[in-house]
Amino acid sequence: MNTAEKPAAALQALAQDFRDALRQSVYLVRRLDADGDLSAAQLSTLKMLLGDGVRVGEIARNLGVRVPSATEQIIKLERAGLARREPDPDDSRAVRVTLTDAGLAPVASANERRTTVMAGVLSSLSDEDRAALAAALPVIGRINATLLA
Amino acid sequence: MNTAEKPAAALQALAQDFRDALRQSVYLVRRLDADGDLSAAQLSTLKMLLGDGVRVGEIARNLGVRVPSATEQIIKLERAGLARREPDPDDSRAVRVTLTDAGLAPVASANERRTTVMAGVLSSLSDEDRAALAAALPVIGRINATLLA
DNA sequence: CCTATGTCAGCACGACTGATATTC
DNA sequence: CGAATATCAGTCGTGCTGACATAG
Repeated sequence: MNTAEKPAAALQALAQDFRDALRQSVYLVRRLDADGDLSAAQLSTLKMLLGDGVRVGEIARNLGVRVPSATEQIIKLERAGLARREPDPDDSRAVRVTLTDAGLAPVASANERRTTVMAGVLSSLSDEDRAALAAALPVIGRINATLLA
Repeated sequence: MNTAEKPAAALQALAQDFRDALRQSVYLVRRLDADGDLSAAQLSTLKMLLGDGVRVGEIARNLGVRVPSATEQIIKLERAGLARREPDPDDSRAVRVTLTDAGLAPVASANERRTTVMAGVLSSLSDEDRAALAAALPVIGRINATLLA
């Protein structure tokens, strides 16, 4: 039962199960994001701006989308008054995107509300289940990082 | 550190982390599904038809979407010759959707190819990581079931 | 001159709501 | 007649590619 002996079968089975779980989770995430005033893509983008200012290309990379898609979201956020675009002082080709004061509260409340809903779901699990989930999250994070490289 | 003492804080933290992992995974799934000839929604639908015949409403429920959205996918699959719609003999309001012979091979190959890609990603993990992931998948399945109820 | 960064234009996909048969 | 099932029509959100302007 060491690594070299069962590459194909067990690995494929795990991959299949993981794919299935993720597929279902996509719809779960959709539900979770459906009720808010901020869309999933917008909230993700805004959360990225909490620091000092982020370039469009970096936003795109972090979101896993192309630059034009990021630009589109940013423009929407700007029109909504939640984000601001400024020229980068060091590189005039670049644009630095920052969160406006008006954007702070919405991002916090939208984030909190969704997390609370999710916490409600998790509260119905057993301690064991929650422990298993917590143990797997870093692994999933590593998988995601691999694919985004 | 027992359950009763830390309902809010730890639970919210776990929920937040889980949300983040899922958000990233959405983009991961997008990449995984981007290269194939069958879209993610279409493959999911087709895999559901492997049995005897499924009603449109049931497909919609399993996919976590509304009935019109399911109808749309089914019509596309029908036009592609991969699925077939027949009246339900027991209930003339209903439509039973089945996989055609021509649909068998594409669904198998598309599924296999994506699973193989995922297996490739998982192969770079440690045995421990894979074990943690495997242990969490049933939990995630339970969470998904909860939300779809 | 070539590359990097960002935006614009046009397109595709997939979900949704609301309205409409048809059948139970 | 009211409820259930499915479809149709129209809209919206979000991603993509290709073309472009501007700066390094």
